[in-house]
Amino acid sequence: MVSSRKAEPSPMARLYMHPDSPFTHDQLQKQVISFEKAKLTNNDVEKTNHLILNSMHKYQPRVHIVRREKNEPIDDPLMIRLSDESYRSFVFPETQFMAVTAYQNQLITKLKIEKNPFAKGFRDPGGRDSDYESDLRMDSRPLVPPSLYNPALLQQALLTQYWLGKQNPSLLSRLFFSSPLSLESVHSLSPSIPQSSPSPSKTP
DNA sequence: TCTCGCACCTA
DNA sequence: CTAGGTGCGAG
Repeated sequence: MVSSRKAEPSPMARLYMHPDSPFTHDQLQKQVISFEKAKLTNNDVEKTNHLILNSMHKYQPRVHIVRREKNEPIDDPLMIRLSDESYRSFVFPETQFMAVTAYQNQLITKLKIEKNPFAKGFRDPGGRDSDYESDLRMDSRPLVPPSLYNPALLQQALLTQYWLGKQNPSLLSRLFFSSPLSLESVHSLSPSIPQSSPSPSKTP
């Protein structure tokens, strides 16, 4: 995505090694591989296993499965060169996201407060009329597609936005929706994320 | 636009 | 109890 402002160099693409790796063949086939512990930041200061992003930039996460023989030591994620490895890449277009430091649409804020357990403290105690669903009905402008209510999409939304805020000042990746056009991309998300088979990407 | 301290919450 | 994930609001 080309910014109309100044040309900022993107930081080199970082690799995040899954904390539970390596996985056996059986694990890869049977168990859910969750990336909920991945930390995203806009802070250049190097922290181990943190993904450094630029705010207001769009990203497409990629999953690389790298072959490892038994007892072969695991590389430092920062030192690994995919070009030297035997690996396969997978891309899920529905995991695209925009990194921001502040929500660009109030809808996202309400969605997070409503669905994220850690934000319970911000939920309206009794107010049945002020949750994001009713706001949507009142809004004559871009209505949120019904697919947004799909649990898989909600989960995806929560996974996609991640904010690590404590010891690292200001890190964060959140969903970015500012226009009907962006909402349209939400609409196109596949409701069958958990079951969808990975689509192999072209190797770089 | 971004950073920080805070109350509030989960695990 | 601790560690740390939330949005908020002031700056």
